[in-house]
Order: sequence, then C-alpha cells, then structure tokens
Amino acid sequence: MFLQNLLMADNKSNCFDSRLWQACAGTMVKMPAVDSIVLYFPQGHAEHAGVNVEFRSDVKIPSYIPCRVSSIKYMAERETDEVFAKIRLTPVRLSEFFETPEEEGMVKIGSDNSRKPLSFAKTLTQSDANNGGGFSVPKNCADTIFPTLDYNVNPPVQTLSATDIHGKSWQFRHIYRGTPERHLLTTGWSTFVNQKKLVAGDSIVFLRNENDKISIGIRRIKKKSVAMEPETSPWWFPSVGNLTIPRGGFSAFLRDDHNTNSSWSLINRGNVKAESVIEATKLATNGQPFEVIFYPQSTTPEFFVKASRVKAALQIPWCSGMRFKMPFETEDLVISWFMGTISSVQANDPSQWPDSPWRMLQVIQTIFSIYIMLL
Amino acid sequence: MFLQNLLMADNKSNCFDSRLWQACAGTMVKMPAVDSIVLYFPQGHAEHAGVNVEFRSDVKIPSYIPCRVSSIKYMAERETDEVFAKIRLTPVRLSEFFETPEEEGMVKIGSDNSRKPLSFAKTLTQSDANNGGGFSVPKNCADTIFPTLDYNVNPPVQTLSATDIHGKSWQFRHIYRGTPERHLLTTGWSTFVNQKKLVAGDSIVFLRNENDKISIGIRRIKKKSVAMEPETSPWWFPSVGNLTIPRGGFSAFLRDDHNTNSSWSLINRGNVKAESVIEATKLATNGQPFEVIFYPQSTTPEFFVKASRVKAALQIPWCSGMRFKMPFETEDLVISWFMGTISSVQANDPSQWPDSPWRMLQVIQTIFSIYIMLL
DNA sequence: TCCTTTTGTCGGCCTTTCCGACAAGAAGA
DNA sequence: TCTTCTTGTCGGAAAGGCCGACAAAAGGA
Repeated sequence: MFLQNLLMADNKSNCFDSRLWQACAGTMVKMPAVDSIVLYFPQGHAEHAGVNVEFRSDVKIPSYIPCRVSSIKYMAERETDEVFAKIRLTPVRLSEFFETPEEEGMVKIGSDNSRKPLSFAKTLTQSDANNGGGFSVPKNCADTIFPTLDYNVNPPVQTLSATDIHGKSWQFRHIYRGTPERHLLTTGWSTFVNQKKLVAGDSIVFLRNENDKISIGIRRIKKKSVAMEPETSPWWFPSVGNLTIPRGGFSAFLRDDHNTNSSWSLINRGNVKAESVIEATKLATNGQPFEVIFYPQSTTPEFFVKASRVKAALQIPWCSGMRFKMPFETEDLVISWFMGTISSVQANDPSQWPDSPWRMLQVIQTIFSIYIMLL
Repeated sequence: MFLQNLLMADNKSNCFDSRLWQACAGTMVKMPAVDSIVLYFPQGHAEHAGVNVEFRSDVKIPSYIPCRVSSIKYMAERETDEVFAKIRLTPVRLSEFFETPEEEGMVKIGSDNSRKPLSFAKTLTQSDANNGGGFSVPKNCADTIFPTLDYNVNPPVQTLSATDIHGKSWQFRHIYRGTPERHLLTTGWSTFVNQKKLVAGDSIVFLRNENDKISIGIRRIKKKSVAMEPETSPWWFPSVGNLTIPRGGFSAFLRDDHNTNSSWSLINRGNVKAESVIEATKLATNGQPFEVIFYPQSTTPEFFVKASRVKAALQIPWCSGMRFKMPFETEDLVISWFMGTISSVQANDPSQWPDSPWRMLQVIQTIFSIYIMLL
C-alpha cells in the first residue's frame, strides 16, 4: 500500500515539525520530557474531556497518580490542523515521585531566545481573510522570518514555500510593492485561506527552522470570545511578597461565568471521550500503562503536572489576600502579565476529591472569575 | 522523520498503481514476470543509455547473458512523471535458459480486453493546453471511464477526483453543457496543466480501476517528432508467407536517419548513465546479481528479452526479401500495423559483437530506415 | 455523397485577484 | 504633540476562466 494513503487513512496525522507544534500550541505550553515523572489527575482529565464523566462509585479513585512519561506523540487533526498530543503514562510508586531531583523538569522560559526570534504570528484582518485580497505581511515577519528579497529588482518578488503541520507544502508569491511600500503575499494566499477555512480573527504562525525552511501554522479563533481571554492554559509564576517561585507553577483553567457553571470554553469539545477517561483511570488505578490525549489549545488545564512543579507549589502557603502575578499568552504569542489577589482557597469538589492538590487550580479559577467580572 | 519527506527526498517515487504505469508506458510494453528467464544484452543496455559506453577492451564481454528476474520496481520521475522500471537480474547458467518451457512468458495480447476498456487516452489540443480554457472530454471517455453524471439536473455536473502516478489526488469539475452539449473539465484543469507543464501534443491517460477510482497519467510529446513515429518500443509479429509466429517477437528501435548515425531519438537521454551500464555488465559477467534501469518510453529497444521470445525468433530463417508485418502503438494507444519487406540482414556491430541475437534488432532498424525514407 | 454526431476554437462576459491610493493607527521624537 | 513609519481598506484595472455559438472534423448510412 502506498505510504501517502496510509497517512491519510484517518483524520489525524503525525506532526511534521515538533517546533511548529509548539508554536501552534503556544510557547507557554510545556510538555514534560520523556522518562520524567508527572502527577496524573483523573479529575483534571475528566474536565479536559468537557463532559460529565460518571466514575464507578464502588471503586475509590485516587485524586492523583504518579506516573513516568513513556512516550509522547505530537499530532494534529487533519481537518482543522488543531494540535494535540498522545501521551503514554506508566504508573510508578509514590516514592519515585519524591525521589525526583528538584531541578528535573524545570523549564527556563526564554532560554532558547538567544537567537533571533524564529517565529512570527499575526491575527488575520478582514482584508487578509476576505478572499480576493492578499495577506499584508508585517515588516518584522518579512525581515526576520522570510528569505531576504532582492531589492535591486523592481518590484522585489519571490516565491515563498511554507510547510504546514502535516508536511504539505504551500507556495505564496511574496512581493514588496505599493506606496508606501509593504510586504504582501498574493498568489497562493486565497487558496490557502479557502482550503484551511480561515476567517478574520484566526492567527497564522510563520516559523523558520535551522535550514531556513519556512513552516506555517494555524491557531483558530475561539468561537465564544471572552475579551482578552488567554489563548492557552497559562503557566503562572506566583510572587508572594519577595518570594517568587522561579519558573514553576500550575496550569490554570477558566470558567466562563457568563454561562452556566457546567459550561466550559472548549475548543476540543467532543475530541476526548468520557470512555477514554474512565479507561485511563481504570488502568492507572491498577498500575498499568495507559494513554491520554491532550489538547493544549483547550482552556482546561494540563491534567499531568511535572513532579517538580507540584512540589514547588505545595511549598507555598496558599491563603486569601495573597498577591500573585501570572503570565499568559495572547493570540499573537505576546506574553502579558496579570496581577491580582487571591480571594479564597477551596477545593473544587471537596466531597469527591478531598485533599487533592488539584484544588490549587481552583485558586486560579477564582482569580479568573474575578478578572472577568472586572472587565 | 516524516514519511512524506522520505518520499520526496529524491526526484523519484514508487509508482502508485502498476496499471497506470502500464498505461503510461504503453500497452505494448510487456515487462517480464518476476522469476522468469530473460536474456540481458550489454549492447542493448549501452544503446539504452544513449551515450557511447567505453567497455574495457581487455575483458571479453558476452553478447548476451541469461538471467532470472529477481524483482521489478515500477517507478516514476517526480518532476516529469516519466515512468521507468528498476529491474534486479541474477545471472543463471545457459542450460536454465534452454530448459525454460516454450509457453513461459508468452503474452496474449488482447486477452484482458474481455472487460470494457478501462483506460482512455487523448492528445491535448491547443484549446486543451491553452490555460484559460478547459479540457474537452471525448464522449467515449466520459461514458466508459468517468462516473456517470446525473442528467436530470441542469446542467449535469460533478467533481472528478483523479490520482496521478505519485498518488497525488487532483480534482476537476466535470460538466456536460454547451450547444451541442459535450463533456468538459473546467475548474482544476488549468492548475493541472500548469503544474505538470503540459503542452499541446502531450497525451493524458484516464484509467478506471476495479474500485471505480480514476487515475490520470501523462505521456509527453517527443521533442524531435518524426512523422508517425511509433511511441513505444513496438513488438512485432513476423508474418512470413503463411508462417506467422504467434504473439512473439523482439522489440525494435528506431534510428533517426535525418541526423547523424550516432544520434538516437531518446526521451531518457542522461537518465541512464554509462557507468551504470559498465557496472551492470561487470557484475553480470562475473555471475553476480545486478540492477538495471529501463525507460519504456525510450525509443531504444528492451535490452532484456524473454527467453521464449528469443527462441521463437531464432526459429525464423531471417533473410532479405522476406515480408513482415509489425504492430506499433500511436500516442492515442491505437495499435496500427506496418507491413514491409526486409532489405538486408546484418549484425549491428559485427566486429565487437559477432553472432549476437541482437543483430535481429538490426533487421528492424533497417526496416525503419526504409520506412522513414518512404515518407 | 450527404447527414449526423462529435469536438476544436473563438469572442463575450463574469469572477477573481492584483494593484496603488489613501488614510488610520502605531511608534518614536 | 508632532512626525514618521507601518499597515488596513478601498475602488479601479488586469487577468483568468466559464460560457454558448459556430463550424470543422469525424463517422455512419
């Protein structure tokens, strides 16, 4: 059988370039390393599924299960280009969790920014998305990402090849013209917009890899837009007085209080099934390896958290009135900071999940509730 | 590494459908079966390369080497869609050649025509190739190959998907309209013409496989056109008086006498290198397995000939004045017959290759020389 | 030979897309 | 605040592509 056919057999495909995957997921999404130790939270997994998961009431489910990451597959939906990861987890003894060195899994944000920025994102304007028009290329993007034009010819023009997350190549005419002059993508752009079904508000990411090949990724606009809603599960940096936990933290999630309590802003609704959660939890509880699917663009938090981060967070005496600051990423990959005060600390669902570190996430949730109310 | 990248790593690709390969090569090109016995002719191989091959003079090279076909890979150039085959041959003892049953390798031309014709070829007109226009579909092609249109709607229209030799899918709008009404391919056609760099005179082949999937192949026009030049290496059917050797014969090749003697009409010039010929001959002479590349659209003959055919041909007392008839295939896959008289029988290069059955091909060459002179 | 069927080419018109003009917005002085 | 630089939107212009008309070519009687 022909290989290409194999790849197209279902609506998923292995990711062509893991850096493009990262750019689409958002630079603030940090996946754990293979072989590192994480805590798996069934409760978080259920919330990620976005449906009410009915666990069997006769079996006691632990609130967290320490696991070793066996493998991670970076993938993308063939239809929408939405990125997701397939993670294989193997339960380990709790002692292994505590034996993990403190430093393991720490991520130095910005440490790989030593080189020139290699990616550029732009939210599509009405003119960009209206087919008929081309794409207005921000000067920075053309200067730092695209191959340099020959400005001696008039007008300067070249063919730009960009590869999408599935490895499919797209060609665009890149021209520098107009008064005042600006960079534009013309021929090929409308085909891309139509085939990817892009609309104004969607973002695209251009990425230049080490061989100067260009990749092009998509981040779709959220259907239910909440003003300034962070696009990805943000990592937050607690800053308590002078105490700052360096480069660690939890993911946060966002309850959309404009709707009912059970309604979550999800992009992946329906992609993670309740049965998968029950199956994963069953295997995890029995100490058997299991597989979970994670959609980073979902607004629910990661439900597998690096051991070192959990330990860092547990050392903070969380209480009301505590001030904090938290970074989040907007559509254009710009990292902004939100500062506020913790109003209350409580477990998310105390009756079913007593004493779960998962309640920490409730803190963040509360913060966001306040945040939205202030707008 | 991503699979698709692997496939695109060089400018060759494994053929998507061997029947499409056959259609592009021409139905008169018959490849030997795997495990069958053939004669390999170093001289023919050298001519196929289209360059002067300098064999080492100190080693005596046999004029033919009996071989068993170990494997055949059907392939296509990624850039031009030109089909070729990679054939692995293992030298065998001459006794194995003679032990081959007479019937082996016999090909019954027309035996698989029992079903409706499943392929249709058309040479592109100026209007077909001019971008701006669509493609005028012959009625027969639409009726026998394409999915049947719903003639109740007005105008009858559908989307036609066709897969090229690399497995890439192309979409065309197939509409039945105009006065008088006719079948046309509109949207999608000009993209195909531009990307494949088709010009008026090139042929395309539509093929319907057992699952009613449509394939689309390309046969490019020869650069140096000789009027009524057969497009593929023809098989010929000698007919001597009442004696007709059934369904056997040699391939023929065509010397273009309008040019110098050493100039051959080649489509694959430069694709088969002299070094490959020397390497293959060296291995073959030493009795070791070797690999050859064969371009069926080349106008040089096959340089590996089925054992049974050689034996059949050797039984004919070739001499001047003998009348013969020979089928050949035109661009549109129509098989025509050419009849003539043998003017002389001589070895192609008697000093280097005495007593080679390869001289039989010289007969055909002579016939064609006469043929061209008559035009 | 004549008639019918099929299909190649053409000009008209509609749609798409390419273009500079202009101005709104952002950034810097 | 003013100036400069950047980029979003618009209407006109050019190109591409779909259409039936017509006639040439092919095939059958």
